[in-house]
Amino acid sequence: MLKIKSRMTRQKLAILEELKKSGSHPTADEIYDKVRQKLPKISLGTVYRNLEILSDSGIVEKLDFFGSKNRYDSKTEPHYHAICINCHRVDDLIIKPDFAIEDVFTNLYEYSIIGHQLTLFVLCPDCKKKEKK
Amino acid sequence: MLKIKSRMTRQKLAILEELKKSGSHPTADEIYDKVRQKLPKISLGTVYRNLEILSDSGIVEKLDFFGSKNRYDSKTEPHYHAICINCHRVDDLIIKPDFAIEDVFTNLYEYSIIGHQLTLFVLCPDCKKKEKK
DNA sequence: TTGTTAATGATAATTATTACTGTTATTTAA
DNA sequence: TTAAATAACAGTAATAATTATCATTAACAA
Repeated sequence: MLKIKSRMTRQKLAILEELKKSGSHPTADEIYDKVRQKLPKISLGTVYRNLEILSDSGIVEKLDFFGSKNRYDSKTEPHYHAICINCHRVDDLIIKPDFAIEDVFTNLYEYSIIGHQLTLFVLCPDCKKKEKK
Repeated sequence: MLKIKSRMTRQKLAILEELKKSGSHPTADEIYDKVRQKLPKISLGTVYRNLEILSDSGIVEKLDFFGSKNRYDSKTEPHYHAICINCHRVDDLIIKPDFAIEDVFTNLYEYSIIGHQLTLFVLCPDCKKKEKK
């Protein structure tokens, strides 16, 4: 079972399962829609609250940096993303992150470096097709 | 003068001047506060509208991807950013962007690649100091 | 100058998220 | 296993950032 200090509720479990199952990077309201099929009385606030708890405890990753809606990722190993500038779909990129880049900046700046993120802006295959009209 | 098809108003000019002068990456409301010293009757909606127009025409860059508030950048040459995870201050990074990375993905994926972005998550020197207490 | 109309200021509406509150359900420990 | 303690819940209100609306004003081409 999960080892987080918070209580394990049916809601939290359903949210996590849904996120794992999705394989992609859904928004809170997308997760809400899915989880509601199993728990029709769940509220959107509960979804937000639990996603926050799960991301605080490192079980999921909150993608704060993709446009206006936050997205959530059940894949916790570090990886890069591609975002479609048209439909805002987010995909994982399958190359290994290069942490050497952080060392370069360590020597150049007086920052404490926490991490880095590489994002590719793309037109996804679907939107590429639609564009051709 | 600027060659954009929209009319050049006092408001638009003041917003652009303020953004250029700032040298950093202010939010719409920060720009609003500054511009109001020159044009006290300007409305926040006008600031948002003009920043949108200016970024659509490529004169400024809208940084959509740094937390909940958008930021604006008068430096249009491509460059990377560092964001402080504590105070959300955004700095420019002085290394040259590596566009070869886009070619790597061109060969791996069926995306149309529009661009890429590298972001460093840091504690800025100021927040580093404050943390030590 | 003047007529056309894009842009403005003021304000309302919208969107995403967070906070509040009385009720419910998970957990600890008897 | 049950009961007391309280974390988490559902429902809803509040907030924050941004966008839309609309009657009035000001750019600017003729």
